[in-house]
Amino acid sequence: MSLEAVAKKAGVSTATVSRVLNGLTVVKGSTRARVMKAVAELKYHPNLHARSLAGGRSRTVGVIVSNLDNPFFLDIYRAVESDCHAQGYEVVVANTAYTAEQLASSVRLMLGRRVAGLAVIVSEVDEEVVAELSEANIPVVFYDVGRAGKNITKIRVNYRKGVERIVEYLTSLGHSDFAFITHHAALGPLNERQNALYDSLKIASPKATVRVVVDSDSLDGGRQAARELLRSAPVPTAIMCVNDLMAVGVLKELRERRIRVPEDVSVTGFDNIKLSEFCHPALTTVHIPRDLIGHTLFHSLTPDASGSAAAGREYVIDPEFVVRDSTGPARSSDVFAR
Amino acid sequence: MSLEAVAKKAGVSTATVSRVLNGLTVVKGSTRARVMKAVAELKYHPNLHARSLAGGRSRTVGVIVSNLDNPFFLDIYRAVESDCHAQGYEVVVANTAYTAEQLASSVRLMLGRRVAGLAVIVSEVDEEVVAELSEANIPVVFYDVGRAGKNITKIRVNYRKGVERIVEYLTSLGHSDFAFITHHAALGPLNERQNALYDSLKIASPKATVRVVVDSDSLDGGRQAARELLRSAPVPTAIMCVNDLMAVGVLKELRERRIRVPEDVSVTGFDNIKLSEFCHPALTTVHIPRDLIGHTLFHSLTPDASGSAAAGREYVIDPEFVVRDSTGPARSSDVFAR
DNA sequence: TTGAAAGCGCTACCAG
DNA sequence: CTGGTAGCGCTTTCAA
Repeated sequence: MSLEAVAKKAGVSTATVSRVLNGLTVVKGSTRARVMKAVAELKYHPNLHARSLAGGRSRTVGVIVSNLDNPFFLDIYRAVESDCHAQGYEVVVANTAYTAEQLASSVRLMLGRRVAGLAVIVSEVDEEVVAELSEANIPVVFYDVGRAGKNITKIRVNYRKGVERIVEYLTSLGHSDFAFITHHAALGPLNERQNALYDSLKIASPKATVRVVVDSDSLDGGRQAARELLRSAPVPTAIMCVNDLMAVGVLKELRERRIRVPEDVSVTGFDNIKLSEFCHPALTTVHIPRDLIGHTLFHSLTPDASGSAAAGREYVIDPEFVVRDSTGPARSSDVFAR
Repeated sequence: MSLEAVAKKAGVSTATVSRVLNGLTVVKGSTRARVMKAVAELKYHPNLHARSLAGGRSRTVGVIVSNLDNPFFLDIYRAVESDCHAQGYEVVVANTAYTAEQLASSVRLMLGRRVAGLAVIVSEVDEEVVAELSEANIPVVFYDVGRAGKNITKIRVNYRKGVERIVEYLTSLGHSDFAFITHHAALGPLNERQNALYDSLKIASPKATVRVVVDSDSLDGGRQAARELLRSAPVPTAIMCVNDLMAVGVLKELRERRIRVPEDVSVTGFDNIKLSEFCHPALTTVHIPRDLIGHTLFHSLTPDASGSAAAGREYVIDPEFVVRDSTGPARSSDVFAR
């Protein structure tokens, strides 16, 4: 099961087997055939570790995300994967569950694997990690955190714009009593949405109120948050969620309580994951183009035709407002008053 | 960035650095400290490839699944991952998208990575792959396919039992006009559920009819299948879906057509993914314990305390029927007759 | 077109 | 407790 075994069986040197395996065209046809035959008969699988050790490179791209359970991250991963496979790269993912410790250990693992490039799609980045990665000798791309640098590309979404659109829409429908359901409020990128909410509200509807509830990034988390929110009056007329996943959880709780959406309360999500179309009512949300993000990641991480990875840039991606069935005019009299 | 650099900086040999890095307790405290310091200052990351090459092993477990988009697979992956991390193993996943080619190439990749063990959770296994893996020198576990062998563990779910419970329940509610919505009908494991359906129906309600519709394993697929089903009369009184994901898609299409569930038609899923509780109406389904499966996978793949991997067994896992809100008595008169 | 041989960075064994 | 060193399996010059 080693190169040498194949070489012996084919009656050639290991160098030649290596050439055949790597598609170097210099090998004579007949030799190549003999080698291939030996490889097949031995069911030989090159040891990838030896390969990347000897070669010094790795055709593997690393992707670190905060929460694979959230389809948002999974979609990005899949987009990257699809590009990678098309170009003969492998992908390896790691999940941080929003913890800085896991992030640190994942980064070390990826660096240890000598990945060709590393995408960091998390909300919990701290300065140390950023610094460490800046000195790493590979292209790195941060999503939503860190800053562009020599080997660092930064991709960010203009959340502010998305939030503004939601706020405009909701206030135009007469809403002024809001709730914001989120997770990990302390983390920077998430905080940005919340601040954007305050800011746009200040302009669109200065006297509006907003209660914030925090829970985990999951269906259950959304539901729990809604439960918490509903524990005390007054029930807001609009519930904005930091993402679709939590919004679907919110929808569930409201339905159980026979609170109608959007008649009694409007609900919005963020991301536009597939599920947002399939839940009931379909979610008004903001589309974040995961495909585009994935492709951009891939291009920033791998050398293009001209031979150089296009790292060091900053990309800003504009989200798109999507109106569906979970939003409507604010209820006029407070039927939930106690 | 190599062991040697650290050794030099710390004024010791590479062997000692290696010892420190691997936690061998034989190293003197002061020496250890010096080494650690050098490691930190150099921001040294051991090259994992060199490590597994030299060590001959890899503390990495491979997991191959058919469709990560289906939370069912993701749940299993997460269970394995959690066990692995707890025991200091890494996990690397691969997705086959239900294609035999991708499966073959994923298997090769995993073998090339010299994984310590390989879990194959797919529906599209063919004999070649099974044979190849039987000769591999690592513990392998198949879910739902293949058969137990010297290094092969097999885990299967007693689908038949699950299907029987659904059929019993539905026929007891007066249903006799069924539809079965599935994906990849040609693949063995999926076929098993379908056959189980026919068999149990033959006993429970011999004159029952069942129309089969096939589409992709996704929310969209479920919806398309429902659309196809509804294209021609009569509308069945019960729609059984091969899994929850497709069932949620079906629910969406029915709702759009104002067909009430369960008043007009009953719908069942399979798997009991989280989403089945959060959709509306909550799905009657069959619980498949992904956690248990994940743990079993892990134990079959890794040497236990006694030092040997418990491969070669066959585990049969019993599913559990879960009644929720998507099923009810068959409608008496056919309100959908045309 | 092919072979020989020098590493890639690390582990593990044998001395000391 | 520590150092020296022989590989692990492969890629990649350099010669032939």
